[in-house]
Amino acid sequence: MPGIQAVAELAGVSTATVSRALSGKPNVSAATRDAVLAAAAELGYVVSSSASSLATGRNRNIGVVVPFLTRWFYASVLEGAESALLSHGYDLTLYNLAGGGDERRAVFEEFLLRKRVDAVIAISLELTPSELSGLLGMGKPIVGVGGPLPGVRTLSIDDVEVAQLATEHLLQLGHTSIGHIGGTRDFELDFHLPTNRRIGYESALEAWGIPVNPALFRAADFTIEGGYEAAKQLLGSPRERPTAIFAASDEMAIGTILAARDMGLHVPDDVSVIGVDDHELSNFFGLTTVAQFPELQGRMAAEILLDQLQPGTRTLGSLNTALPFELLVRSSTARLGARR
Amino acid sequence: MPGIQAVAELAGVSTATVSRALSGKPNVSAATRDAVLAAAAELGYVVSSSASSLATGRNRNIGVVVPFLTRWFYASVLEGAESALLSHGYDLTLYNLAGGGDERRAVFEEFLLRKRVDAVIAISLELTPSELSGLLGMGKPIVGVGGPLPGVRTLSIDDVEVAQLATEHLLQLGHTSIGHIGGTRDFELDFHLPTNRRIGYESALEAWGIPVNPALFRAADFTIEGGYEAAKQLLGSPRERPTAIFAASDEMAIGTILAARDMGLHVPDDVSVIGVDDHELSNFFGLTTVAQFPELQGRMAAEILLDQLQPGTRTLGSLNTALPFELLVRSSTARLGARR
DNA sequence: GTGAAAGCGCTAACAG
DNA sequence: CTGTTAGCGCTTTCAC
Repeated sequence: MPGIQAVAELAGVSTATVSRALSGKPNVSAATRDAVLAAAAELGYVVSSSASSLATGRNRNIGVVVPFLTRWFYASVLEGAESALLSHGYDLTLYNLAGGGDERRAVFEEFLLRKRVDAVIAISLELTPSELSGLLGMGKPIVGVGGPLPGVRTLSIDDVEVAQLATEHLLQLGHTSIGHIGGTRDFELDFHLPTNRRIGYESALEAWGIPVNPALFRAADFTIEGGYEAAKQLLGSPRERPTAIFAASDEMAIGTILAARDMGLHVPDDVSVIGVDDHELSNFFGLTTVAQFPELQGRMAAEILLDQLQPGTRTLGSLNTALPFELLVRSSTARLGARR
Repeated sequence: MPGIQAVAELAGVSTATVSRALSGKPNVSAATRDAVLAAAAELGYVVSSSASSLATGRNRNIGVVVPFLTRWFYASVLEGAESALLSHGYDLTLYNLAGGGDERRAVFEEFLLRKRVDAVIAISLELTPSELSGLLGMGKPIVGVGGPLPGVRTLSIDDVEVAQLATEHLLQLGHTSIGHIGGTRDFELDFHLPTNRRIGYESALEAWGIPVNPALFRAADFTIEGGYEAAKQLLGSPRERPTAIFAASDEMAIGTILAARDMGLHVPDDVSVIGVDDHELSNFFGLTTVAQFPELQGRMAAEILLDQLQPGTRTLGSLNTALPFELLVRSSTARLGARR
């Protein structure tokens, strides 16, 4: 474990020069720089990040807080953030809240405050006022992905718009009896996402002059299984079976497709299905969806933070950045009544 | 951002005493300890991890390297590790190798050597000799999950045994024409896992006096989609359609179930299917499987490391620890020819 | 049981 | 362009 001193001696310069050469500072002659680089390589020298952090006050490390790890969406955002950070020489320390209340408290009251991270990315988190003020109190940059955190820079898609788009796709195909599978009111991990998607769905219907029928809504938990159960209820109704279903997530939409099949219904001939996300399985199931790009979202969050950590930059931009989304038509939706 | 000094002044003691009191050292009187704790709480004091690391040489931070994030198995191991580390006051810094060669090199040649982590957990990684020697050269504890890293403490299930168990379950049900969907030879992320499972499958057949038929094997990539494609080939064969299929992962097994359905075959009446993992979707699909417990595996890896970081402990134990697994019979397997 | 003081390994003025 | 010199904030002997 050679230190900066060893490198300095080998290269025949002072430690200050080594430090400058290694961190790419401008005022070092090419010759000395090469000598230092060579010496460092020869000794296999690597800076001690704690010493460096202590001296500079910067950690080159960003904390990322996620509500789940085993859900495709969060894993993807994380993946995007990790790779962006890595390529800028930053580490990512991970905090997962899936464990429940106790872990959550620990993360917010101890871990994040330890001065180990330079900034934090909060993915799809609804924070309590005290959690939020704790974070803000650190005076460190924060960005949220997936929903407006009061007073925090956030990246999110316009859920109302997304839902409108999905619903309009169905309307345009001639459907008028459109079911919706959304989140439960208390599924609060993701902000008002469920509510917003429901609002979008309803407003699209209304815009087309179609009354909203509460019997056509079912709540589920955003999983395949949950979607399956909800879809069975919707599709099993003897009176008001919808000819199309808009599920608030692809996983629920896939559950819907599976439910339809199990009931002997053909997708899309008997029922059209559309989701949101573009989950990794969606292509396989031929699911029409409104794609969002979680990996990109993670990457963007990281880059915004990195930018904000550059001394010069103070351009906060708008507090809320809209994320891209896109209708992806596959084979789970079709014109009403069009038998193949 | 109060420092230890501020706390010391408020409590009317020296910084040394504050340090002792806060880190639970024995030689502090109850009275002073309380005073210090109160002062720290009042100021909202939190240690600077970099200063603390620099002084002690310990980081309370463990690096975890994974090949993927978006696969249920890896995410689950990670989740287990994270929660175990968190509960011991450790941070986890995440390195994902999904990005490809360049990221990989960076992780092994720069990031992990930065003296930022006290130990590393390598999940299902096949390391090159130079990567391995780099890691070992740090002199830090390492544990691998999922396959024997030469010279490294490893946790893994006995893949041969697992495959034998699965195959025997099918044999016992009267099947003699048993297909196998395994990994490709060059799918080397997971060691010899595919090979070992194939060996177990073949040896079980042989033990029952059934010749191994190479036409009954198909390679796939461990995804639902890959399993689907492979299963279609197997089940579409006009001459040798197997009556049962053992897939080397649950995701491939689920693909198999879906393929069977699409071909109008009933599971398990027409074909029995068994997988390995107990994936989160397996219960939903009624998949019989040999369960392994990734979360537990992550937790165990973390605890072994934590243990090894305790000054006293030098009990390395055996180099390779066997992980538990368990046959979980659901509704995708049935006696041959037993129509319901 | 508690304090004084010497670093941990690096970086950032400040001189030169 | 390069060296000298203070610290960064904490932990840990070593005295008392």
